[in-house]
Amino acid sequence: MSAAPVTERGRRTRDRLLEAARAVFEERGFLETRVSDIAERANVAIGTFYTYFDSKDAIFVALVDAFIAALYEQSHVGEVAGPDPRQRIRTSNARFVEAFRRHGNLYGVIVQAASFNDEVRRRRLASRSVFIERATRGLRQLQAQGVADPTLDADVTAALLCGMVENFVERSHDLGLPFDDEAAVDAMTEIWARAIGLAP
Amino acid sequence: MSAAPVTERGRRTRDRLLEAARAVFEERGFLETRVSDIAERANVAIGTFYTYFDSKDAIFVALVDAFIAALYEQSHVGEVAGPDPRQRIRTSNARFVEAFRRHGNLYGVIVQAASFNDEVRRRRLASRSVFIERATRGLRQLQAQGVADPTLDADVTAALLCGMVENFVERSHDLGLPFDDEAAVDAMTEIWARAIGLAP
Amino acid sequence: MSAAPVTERGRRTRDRLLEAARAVFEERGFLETRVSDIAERANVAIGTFYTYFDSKDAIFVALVDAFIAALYEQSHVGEVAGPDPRQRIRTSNARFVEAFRRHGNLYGVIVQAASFNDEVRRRRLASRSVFIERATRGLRQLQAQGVADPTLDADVTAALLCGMVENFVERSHDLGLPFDDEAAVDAMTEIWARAIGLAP
Amino acid sequence: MSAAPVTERGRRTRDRLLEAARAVFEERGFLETRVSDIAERANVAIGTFYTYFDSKDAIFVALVDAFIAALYEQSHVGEVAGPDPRQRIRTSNARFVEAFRRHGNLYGVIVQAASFNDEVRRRRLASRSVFIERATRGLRQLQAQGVADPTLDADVTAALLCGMVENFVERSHDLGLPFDDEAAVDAMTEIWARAIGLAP
DNA sequence: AATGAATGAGAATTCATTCAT
DNA sequence: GATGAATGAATTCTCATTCAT
Repeated sequence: MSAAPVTERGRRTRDRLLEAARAVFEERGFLETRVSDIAERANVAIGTFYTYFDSKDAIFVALVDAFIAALYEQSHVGEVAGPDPRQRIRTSNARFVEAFRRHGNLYGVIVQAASFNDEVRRRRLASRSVFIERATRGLRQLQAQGVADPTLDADVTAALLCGMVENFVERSHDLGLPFDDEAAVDAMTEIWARAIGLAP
Repeated sequence: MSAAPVTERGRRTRDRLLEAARAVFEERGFLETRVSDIAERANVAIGTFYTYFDSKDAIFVALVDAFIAALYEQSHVGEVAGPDPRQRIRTSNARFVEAFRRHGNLYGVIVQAASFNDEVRRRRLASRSVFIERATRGLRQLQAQGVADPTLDADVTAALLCGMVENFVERSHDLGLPFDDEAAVDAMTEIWARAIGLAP
Repeated sequence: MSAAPVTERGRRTRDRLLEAARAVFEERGFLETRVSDIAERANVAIGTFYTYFDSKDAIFVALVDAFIAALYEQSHVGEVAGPDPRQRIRTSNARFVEAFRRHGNLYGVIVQAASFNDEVRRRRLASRSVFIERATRGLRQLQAQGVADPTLDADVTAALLCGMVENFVERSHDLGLPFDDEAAVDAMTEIWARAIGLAP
Repeated sequence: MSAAPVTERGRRTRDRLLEAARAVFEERGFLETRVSDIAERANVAIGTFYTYFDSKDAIFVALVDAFIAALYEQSHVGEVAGPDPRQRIRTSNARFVEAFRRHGNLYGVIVQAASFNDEVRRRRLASRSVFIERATRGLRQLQAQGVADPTLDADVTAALLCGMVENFVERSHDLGLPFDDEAAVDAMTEIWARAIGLAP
């Protein structure tokens, strides 16, 4: 039903809808958001919404995909962090936390939607897997270099440590308190380093 | 409106409703559960539901309170685990994981409901605090005994390690895969022990 | 179904229910009053209510009857007011207004109930007729005595003048303002006297 | 939620709803009227009702406003009635009675609704005030012209006389008997004229 | 007489989606 | 492309009354 816009005007309308949807979802959550709210915020008629998106679920999934892509991008360390393992771990954690601080409101809505929408849940878990796989590869490299304890099960350890970080950003967003991210990143980096047996 | 039952018959009916609610919530989730489903499962008229509970939210909160109390009870280590710190940590983690395996379905519904119901969210976070405080006290003791690294910030460290465990049970429930809990508990205990500087 | 109480204890319970009903109806109006409110106020179980009254409507009608009887009684002039016609008219109006000041809250509820309950409406209108008939008889006497204008249609004139008084008490109760009853009674008595051609 | 219609089609639908609501309210009274009755009578879906009105109360208030405006319009005497005071009073009363004969069914429902809906009650009393003020102004003019008794309190007298008229139309509608409006208007005009001391 | 648990019909309202213009 | 009117299924909650104890 919904179609990719062919005209420039259409593209702009679709973008307005996406931006409006993000704003309204963040403000009201998924359930409380009405399609009419999104249309109103985008200054279009309700019918126009359905010109570009099949449903409320569909526009949300589009937002989720964009969110995940941005998160992955922004938390990549790559060549940036230098060769020091502990420094690389710290940078990775810091970037992840920072990315959540930027997008945390939408993330909360994703958690909500994932609790009753299979498509959203699948994307959420798939995205999580990607992060864990990256961490697992990193850990394996350190083991291969003889820097990390080679007896550890890299899969399980990486999953648990990533979960620790994930849990921190989720709960700190839930609690809404002004967290000291620096100290938290220091602490989780310390735990991470000790856990994989990195020499101090 | 709702009232505590005065007679034995009333108490039984109220208990039937609670049990029916738990079952239906676990099967269908919070949103998909209708009050009429609960009443039907309990073999009472809809009006009878409202004799004992003000709303769907109210009966859910009653279940949450019972759940939290049971979880706290079942995951207490106390004198059971002996004096060895690592063993105590392992037992605590194992009990927590086991308790979730028993009640995981309701826990998933609590996470869902917490995403749009403030009362549930408050309870969820308060319960979490209690666990973290217990872990913090345990860590402080080990530091005082000279067994754990005294330079660690006990609050932050305990929160992060508890978060790791919490995240594991949440996600493993979400993923619905048959996890090897023994291995996972071993791994998280190992991380925990290393993180607080427990001698191997 | 409901029965006249045979025991002393029963009579007391029935009286408590009537008194409680009056209080609750006055506070909340007919529609907002629940039978359970009445029972609670009377300190009896709901079932006990139905021992003495068939329904919510039935207890209300019982109150209406008592109200009408009291109103009629209290606004009777009889021999009290002396022989002067104007003085008799004034006393009658003053008593009627005073009686409403005492029972106005219930009267408002009767107006409400009369708007959807035929039995109440009938009683309300019948009571009104009784007052008008009394006024008509009074007017006819004055005409026979040559004191009032004999060309007037006594029925219509009495009905209109009674309506003036009735309207005053209804609206002044609705408006809830602190009315100057003395001045109002003076004014309506003046109108009444002039209308029937009483010599000044 | 409800919105003013933007298109001609919308305006027509809204008007159909208003007309249907008036008909159903008059037939069944406020309490017995269901929103679905109104929608059905207007040949629209229930949802369409809520496109234009927030609630059953809201559409009723809209009807009340229209009713009051029409009543005021139709009972205005203005230049129509000529300069003779008695004739002007008679025309005014006659128009008022006639207007009620046309709209009496809705008026009865307004009385009912005013007994439990504050917004309706406020409008009813405000409308009444407007009529009384008009009568007060008229009386003051006659006093200034030396035609009416200058010692009368114009406010109180006008209020009482208007109340007499109001009471007549209310009760004659309640009673549902075929009243002789001519005779009644004659009688109330006579009372009115005598009360304010108009020379015969 | 008194109790209070149980009943269930009934009505208002929401909002995602469709479709004629 | 854009508009906004129209749809109607679906669910909550109330409360007068009954009846077994």
